[in-house]
Amino acid sequence: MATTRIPTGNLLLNALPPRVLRALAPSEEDHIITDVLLSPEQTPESVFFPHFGAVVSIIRATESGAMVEAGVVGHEGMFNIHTVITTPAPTGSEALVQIDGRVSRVDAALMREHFRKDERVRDLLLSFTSLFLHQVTQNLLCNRLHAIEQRLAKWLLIIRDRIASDELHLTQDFLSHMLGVHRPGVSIAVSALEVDGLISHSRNYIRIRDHSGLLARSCECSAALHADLEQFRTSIFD
Amino acid sequence: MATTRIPTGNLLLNALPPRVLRALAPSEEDHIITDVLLSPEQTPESVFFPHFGAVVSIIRATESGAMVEAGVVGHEGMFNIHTVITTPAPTGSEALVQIDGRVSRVDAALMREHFRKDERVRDLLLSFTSLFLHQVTQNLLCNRLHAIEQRLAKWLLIIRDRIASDELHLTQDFLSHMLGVHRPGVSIAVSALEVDGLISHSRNYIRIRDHSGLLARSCECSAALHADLEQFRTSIFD
DNA sequence: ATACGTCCGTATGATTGCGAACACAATCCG
DNA sequence: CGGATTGTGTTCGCAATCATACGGACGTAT
Repeated sequence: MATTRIPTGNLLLNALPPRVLRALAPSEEDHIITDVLLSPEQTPESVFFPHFGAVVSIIRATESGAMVEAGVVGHEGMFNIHTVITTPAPTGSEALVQIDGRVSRVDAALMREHFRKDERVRDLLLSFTSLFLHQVTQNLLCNRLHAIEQRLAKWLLIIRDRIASDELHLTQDFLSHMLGVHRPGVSIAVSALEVDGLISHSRNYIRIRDHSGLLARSCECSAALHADLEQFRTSIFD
Repeated sequence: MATTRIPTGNLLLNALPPRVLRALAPSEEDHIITDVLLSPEQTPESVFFPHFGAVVSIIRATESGAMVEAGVVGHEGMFNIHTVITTPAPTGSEALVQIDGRVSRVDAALMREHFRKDERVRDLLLSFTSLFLHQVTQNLLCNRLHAIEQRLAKWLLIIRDRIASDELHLTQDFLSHMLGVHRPGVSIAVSALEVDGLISHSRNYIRIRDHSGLLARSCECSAALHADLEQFRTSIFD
């Protein structure tokens, strides 16, 4: 495991020039988040940087309320990027839901300012943008072509990559929304993984027992996403 | 129709400062493309700007050869963006396939150079990046939640938006790959749309007969994607 | 302790889409 | 003109998933 890196804070913030970090400080606050951070149709005036252990799901919803997760962001990244890389933001019709714990909030306008002026800041955030876009297209393929069980395994591993823990506290109903499938389908997939000893679970709880077994059981997307993330993590320390 | 805009060339190139356009000229060439432009695993050293009438599909493939379209790019955009917004490009594991006709090729390193130095160039390309990311997440949702028939209708309208023609020359086999479904499914969907007079078709050919009927038959994604595109088109003429 | 809300396992039938196969039609080519 | 190739329509059986529903388990508040 090459992941013995600073296991706290946010990698992007950590990598910012100290000068910039100080300049952002007045608008930066830490929050403990527990639910929705941004609803669609609303122009965000903040950007968020999850800390280690916090994971945020970027989701899209239909008019009828169905939803799917487009990607996840942990301490390697940020969200509301689009309001930083473009003008004040036409609209961010993506909504975000939280999974775990703690984020830094920075004023979007201020962040945008530094993004425009500072090449180092720009390179960092754009590098993440590229990573995220890649992740989303991978998920698009996965959502279309792979089975529930494999996608569940993938999802668990993706989250594990970002929290370094094998314990997850979430409901299967929540999972069904993330995967964009029906709840009973999740129930069946969870049971299938459990009988093979890959995970164990109870109410509001899933525990990964056999990490590499899960990887083998999941689709190729798991390894691809993991590799991309690791490469990004190391590239940040150029 | 507010689409009485310069119906030729590429909108991004057109919007670049003349000075930059001249600087790019030495590396710019026009091509008539007819097939694959970039295979995965390969670091692209060119970026491409489709002209009006040309449409390129950005696709992802699994190890086993199955593929899905992540999004399309017409004369409103470009592809291989990731090699411009980030460093020389780790790898672009996306592959691209062509649908229609004519593109301008520009050296990636040169483009990157101007992207770094010129704020106007940067704003333009980043604006498109944001549009594209939004398109991909919309498609991700659509791929997961909507039926073949609706997605086919959507796809036809998306392409129509970019070529201003109601005639498409393509095989149903190709379509099945884009939609990520099996071919007989396309055959059935095509027939279903035809009996209602929305399209007509023959070998290698589909013709849109009732554009607004198709829109009604398709999922909400059609309208959303169309609106995003129109807004982008107008925003380029700030 | 009881009651209620939430969460989970499971069952059922309906439906959609897959996988494979085949025949026919159109096109190309010698 | 006849054969090969490619694209298309269709079929059949099967697997996965949906839609719905019910009952039980758990946790918490009263």
